[in-house]
Amino acid sequence: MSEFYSIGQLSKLADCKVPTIRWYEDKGLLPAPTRTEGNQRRYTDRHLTTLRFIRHARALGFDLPAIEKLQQLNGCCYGDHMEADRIAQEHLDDVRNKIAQLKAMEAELVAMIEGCDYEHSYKCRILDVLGDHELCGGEHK
Amino acid sequence: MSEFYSIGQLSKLADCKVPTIRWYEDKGLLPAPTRTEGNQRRYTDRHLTTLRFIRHARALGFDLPAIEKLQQLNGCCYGDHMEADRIAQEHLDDVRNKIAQLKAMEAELVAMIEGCDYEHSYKCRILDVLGDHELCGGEHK
DNA sequence: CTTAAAGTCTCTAGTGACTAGAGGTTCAAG
DNA sequence: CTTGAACCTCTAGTCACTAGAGACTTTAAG
Repeated sequence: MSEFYSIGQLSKLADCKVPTIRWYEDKGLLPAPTRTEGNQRRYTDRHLTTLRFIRHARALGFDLPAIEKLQQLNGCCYGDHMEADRIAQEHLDDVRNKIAQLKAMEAELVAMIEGCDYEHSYKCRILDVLGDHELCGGEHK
Repeated sequence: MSEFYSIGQLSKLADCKVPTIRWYEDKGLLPAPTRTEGNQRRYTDRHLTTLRFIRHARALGFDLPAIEKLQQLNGCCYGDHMEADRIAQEHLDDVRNKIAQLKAMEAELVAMIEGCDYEHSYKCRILDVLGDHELCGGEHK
C-alpha cells in the first residue's frame, strides 16, 4: 500500500471518475488533499474512505446536501444518529413514491401497447391514447 | 368556445405552466401560433390538442425527442404505428429497469434503517453501512 | 539525461426539462 | 383614460455530473 494516491489511482479504487472527484472537492464533500510541488493532488486512505461513503450514498439515491448532513453526523454524539435515521426515512419515502409513480406509468404503458394490433387491423392505440387523456386510466401525475 | 386562446388560457386548459408552453415552442414541439398586433400569442384548438398530447406523453415519462418522433408518426401511414409501438416498448423497458433499481435501493434502505436501535442501545447502522459497502447486500448499481 | 506518453491542472460549457426573475409592453375592464 | 393583470424577451439557475481545450507534471523507457 502506498502512502499517497494520485487522483487517477483514487478514481480506480473508489470507482469514481476523475472529474467527479474534483467536483466533490469543489462542493466541499471531499476535503482538499495536499499537493505535490507540481500542484497535483495526493490523497490518503481517509480520502478513500470518505469518497466511498459518498459513492455508496449516491448509489442509494441520496442527494448531495443529504450526504453532507450524513457526513457531519458521522462521528458526532449518539443523539445525532436519530437525525441520520430521519434523513434515511425521508429518502425511503421518496423512493417509495417514485416506485409507485413508475408502476402507474408501467400499467398505462402496458395497456396502451397491448391495445395495439397492427398485425391484423392496423389499429394502434398509442397515438390515440396519448392524444386523449380520457382513453387511459387517467391515474398518473 | 372562443376562437383563440391567450397563453394564459391555454396554460389553464392544458394544465401546463406558461413558460413551459413557450419553451415547447422554442424546441419545435408546439407550432408557433399567430400573434396579435401587440405581439402576443393566440392559440387555436389544434394547439390545445397538441399540447395535451405532449403533457400526457411527458406524464408517462417519454422524453422530448421521443415525443417529437411520436408526433411525426401521428397522422402518417399505418406502418409507422409499429415504430410508435417500438418507442413505447423501449420506454416501457426503461421504466421497468428504473423500478427494479429503485426496489433494490428500497430494500437496502429498509435493511439499514431496521438495523438501527438507538432507543435501547444507541446503535445506528446507517452511517456504518454507508461507510462500508461490504456491510450491505451490495447488489445496487 | 532525454524524450515521449500518460496523467494531471484549471476553466468553460453542455446535458434535460424546465423554473425564476428582471425590465419592459400590451390588453381588457371599469 | 387609467389601472392592473397578463404578456413579451432574455438571462441565469437547478442537479450531478460530463466533455473538451490548452497547458503543465510525472513517470518509464532507452
